[in-house]
Parts: sequence; structure tokens; C-alpha cells
Amino acid sequence: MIMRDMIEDIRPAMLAAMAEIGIAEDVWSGLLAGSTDAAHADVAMPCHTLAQVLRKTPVAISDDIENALGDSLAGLAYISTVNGFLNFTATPGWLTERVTAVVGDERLNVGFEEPRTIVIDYSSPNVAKRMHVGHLRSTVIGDALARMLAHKGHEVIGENHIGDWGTPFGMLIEHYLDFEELEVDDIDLSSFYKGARAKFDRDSEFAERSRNRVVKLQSRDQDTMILWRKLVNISLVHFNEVYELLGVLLTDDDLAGESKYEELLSSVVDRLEEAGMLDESDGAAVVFAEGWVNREGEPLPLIIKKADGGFNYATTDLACIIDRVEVIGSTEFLYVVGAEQAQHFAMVFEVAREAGFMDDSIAAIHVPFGMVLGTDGKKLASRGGQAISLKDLLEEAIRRAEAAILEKNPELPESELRTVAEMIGVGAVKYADLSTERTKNYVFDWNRMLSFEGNTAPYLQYAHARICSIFRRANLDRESARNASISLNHPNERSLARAIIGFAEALDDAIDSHSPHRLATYLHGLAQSFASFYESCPVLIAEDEATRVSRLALCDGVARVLENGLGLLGIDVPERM
RNA sequence: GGGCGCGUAGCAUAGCCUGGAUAAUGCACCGGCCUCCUAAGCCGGGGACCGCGGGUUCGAAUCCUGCCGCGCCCGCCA
Repeated sequence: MIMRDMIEDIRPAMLAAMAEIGIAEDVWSGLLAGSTDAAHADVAMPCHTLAQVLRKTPVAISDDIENALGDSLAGLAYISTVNGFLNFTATPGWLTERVTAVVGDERLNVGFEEPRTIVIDYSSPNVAKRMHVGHLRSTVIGDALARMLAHKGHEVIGENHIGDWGTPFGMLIEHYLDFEELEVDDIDLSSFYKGARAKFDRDSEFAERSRNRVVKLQSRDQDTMILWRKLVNISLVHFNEVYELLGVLLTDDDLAGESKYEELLSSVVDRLEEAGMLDESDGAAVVFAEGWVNREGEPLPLIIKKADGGFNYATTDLACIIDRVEVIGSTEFLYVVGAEQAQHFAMVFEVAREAGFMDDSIAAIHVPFGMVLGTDGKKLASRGGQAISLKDLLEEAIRRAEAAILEKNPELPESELRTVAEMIGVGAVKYADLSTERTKNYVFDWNRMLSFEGNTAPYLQYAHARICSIFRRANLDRESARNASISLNHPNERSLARAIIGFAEALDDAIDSHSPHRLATYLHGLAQSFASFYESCPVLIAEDEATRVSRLALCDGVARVLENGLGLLGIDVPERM
């Protein structure tokens, strides 16, 4: 994980050596990379592809390069050759210097990038319904990406496209009117939508009222808008409750409901018309994008305006693109939306480009993710087949975490129990999601995510808490350790230093691939490295004072990487647990 | 039928973009380690034709291709 820094430092000497041997930089540059096996080296260069060029064996070539390098890397890396591999292993001196720089830096050597304005589309619950597990991944992954990108200096604009518009709102408003005597808090979102739907299906008078209400809503009838607003607000109270429990950044400022774009929709139609892209099909206005066919092999349309005059979400997505390009001035859009919508986004992006809504300077990226499955291997649902409420799920996580704490650390002060249980329970749920490769489905398993062992949030949080405990016991400020001189005499100290140094690179890797799990994988490796260090390298009872302060500095560094890294994933770390 | 994705020890995963050395990690399993900073831990061990077959390459879990299995998507819900 330290290859980026090492390669950078090795490069000058390599430039000279390779010039001497007569191999152009662009030929060898890509070969110099992190070792695939930490036991061999930190950085390695396989010389096999050079064999054709130089008409020598890889073994001879690696030896030649080693000779050409001479002692130019003295103090930086040890060089060795095995079977045509040129191996570089960081010296303790180099590791010491680098880890000192990281630990001494407020940002742990995480750099800033040239700021971009990035819009992230995530969460997107529906008004008049409870948030459910189906919203978990989008919310958690989107939030992590938002935090990581913001940390790199970008302007991140979260857009929460709540479903707050469309034909169902006629029936929802009428249903709401029937409840009008109720206080806002008494509306039960778990049954509200279903109740409205059921009434709509069985009661023709209600259905008629609903249809009339839709017309009023679309014409912005004032009384109707007031009712609509109330209904939305009730839902917002619920969303914000869940967001607070989840600990995500979304606020009302990020709301970008469908209603917001509603007025732009007709102009989307006009612009597509002007571009000559619009076709009529079965009464609907559609665009036939190149290359898409339906089940029967006929051209597959993107429906812009339905036969009944209404719009659907493709049109809204196109309106959003126009808004982002022309109003917000963003150049990068991330859509954290389930993988099942891949085709939809491919079509929307293609149409948007064809219509000139965005050009090649704009990166519109669908960031897809797989499903959350139950232990039966099917889409996670309650006994009755309904989606599980996110709030209920999180509360259960907290309950389970609390039970685990009471069992394992009964000494934890009562006053901290609830807060710590929230950090652990919610962290466990989020980490379970963020630590697996996005595009895969994963099985939601309480025992696994809260097991406190393995690649779980509690394991990482525990590593952090242990470090805090060391400082507490020594009655030392964490800051006091920061400027200590570090020495790496034990192999586990060196492994730990390598792990600490790798933070910035792991973060960049996660960001570049929009894959929070890469950061999670790194953090787990760091925590494991720390656990081994902790076992073999006594800190407070170290053999001498210099070792003690050096180890305290390493501990502080690990704790800060864990806190910062988990923080970027949206996960809090307790100081004791 | 077409498209997209996934397939790695008993289980769960990383590695695949950008090809390299004995395929990494966790759970479970086996064996060790607490008069010593939280054993929620550590150390060691067994366990994998990387779905199957072809191809490219000095070299393939990784790239290409054909199968197989699973999931999802394929016009007026969003």
C-alpha cells in the first residue's frame, strides 16, 4: 500500500539507471509497481517484457539494472533480484521518514485535488412512505462518496430526488384530507400509501376525487398546494429522523424533488423536438435511441411524454442534466442508483449527449450497486413480504449493539451506553454495506456484521478504542505524542508504519473507482496490523522512554487514520466501548 | 429471445480496471497464548482444478471468446 510514495522516490535513480541500460522511460515506467507479494518487496519490476527488446534473459536484465542502480538508493530501499524480478524493499529509515511526515500532518498526507463541482444523486425516498432497506445502499454509499470527495477539496452537491410528484399524489392528498383532523405526528407512513391505494381501488367516489385532485395539483391550485406541502413536510420529518439516526450529510437544502423540475419538463420536450429527435409512438412522445431494442427486436423508446400527457422519470432526469450543466455549472454527475437501472441511465445519457444537453467535458456516471438480500437469498423483506423500515432496522441494530456491550463490557458508564451503542450498531450496518464491492448483492446478516470479529465496524472501532484507552491510562493528551521522534525497530512496527503511510493512496483509490469498500479494506488491514503490533510491542511499558514515545506516536497516528477513514465512510468511532 | 451484472476454500469476501513470483483476508475448524496497556485480541495449522472449455501471452483469477449457473432489466411506475 505504500507503492505510490516509494515509486515516486525510486523513480529518479531508476531514470538514470534505465537510461544507462538503454530502455526508454515509457517502456519501463508502467512495469514499476507495487509488489504482488509483500513477503518479497514493497515495490517490484518484472523484467520479462524487456527480454525481447534487449535480447537477454529477464534474470540478466534485472541483475544489470541492479548493478546500474549501484548504491543510488542507499538509505531508501534495499534492492534484490529473483527470477527476473527487480525488488525494492523500503529501509527502516525511509519508513521512519515517511510515517513521521504522515503522522505529523493534520491531513495525514491526504492531498487536495483541483476542485470540481460534483453533483451526487442519492437516497431518493418517496413522500408518503417510510424509508425502507431499499434506500439503505444508495444513502450510505452516496454519503460516503460525498464525504470522500469533499475531503479532497471538491464542491459536492448532494441531490436527494425525493418522489414528491406525479399522479399518485391526487389520491394521497385526498386520503390525507380524510385524516385531516389528525395531528401531523399521528400519520402513520407505514400504512398511509397502502391505505390510499386500497381506497382508490375499491371506492369509485374516492377515485374520482383523486383524479380531480391531480388536475388541481398540476394547475397549482392554491389550496391543493397547501395540502401537498403539508404531506411533503410530514415525510421530511420522517426522512430527517432517519438521516440523523444514520448520520448522513443530507439536509433539506439537498432536496431536489421531482416537483422542482416539473416546470422544466415541457422545455425538455421542446428542445428534443427542436433537435428533431422526438417521435410519436402509441400516443406518447418518445426518443428512439440508437441501438436499443425491446423483447420483440423492435426499436426501444425512451418515453418523454406519456400518452396521457404526463411525464415520467426519463424526462425528469434529462431536466436535471440541463439544470446541472446550465445552472449549477457542474462537470461531474454521480448517480448512486441500483444496478437494475443501468439501461435507463445509458439511454438517458445517450439522449442527453445527442440532444446537446451535455458534451464530452461532462462526466455523467452511473454508480450502480447490488441488492440487499435476506438470509434466504432473496431480496430482503419482512415476514409479510413487505420492505423493512429503515428506522426499525437501525433501532434493532442499536438494541443489538447495546446488548453486546452490556455483555462484554459491563463497566461502560451508563451515560455513554446509548451513544456508543448507536455508533456501533449503526456503524455495523453501514460498514457491512460499504465493505463489500458495490456491484455485488450481499446478504444482510446481523450476526456477521455485529460479530465484533473480522472485517466489521466493531473490530475497527475496537482498535481505535484500545488506543484511546492507552492514552487514558497514561493520562496523556493524544496531541502530546505527535511530535515524537519515531523509530521502527520491531518488524511489527515497520508493518504498522507501512499501513499508516498507505492511507492517502487507499483513499484516492477508493475515490477514483467510486468504491468505498477499497477504503474499508485498507482500514481493516490497518486495524489488523495494529492488533499485531499491540500484542508484540508494549507501549506504556516499553523498554525505554524513546521507544515509549515513538510507539505512542504510532498509536496516535493509527487512531487518527481510523477516525478519519471511518469518518469518511460516515462511521463514528467511540473512545471506549 | 436480447442486454447488463455476478460466479474465487464449508461459508462470506478482497484481488480483475492497469496480466507477473507460493491466489490474500475474515468466519467456521484444529493447536497454542491472559500474575503484563480491553482475550471484543494475538500466534501457528489444515482447507481453493479462481464456474467450465478454447484463445492471446514468456506468463492469465485478471485480457478476448464460447458455453453453464444465478440475479436483474427489456414502452407509457419511479
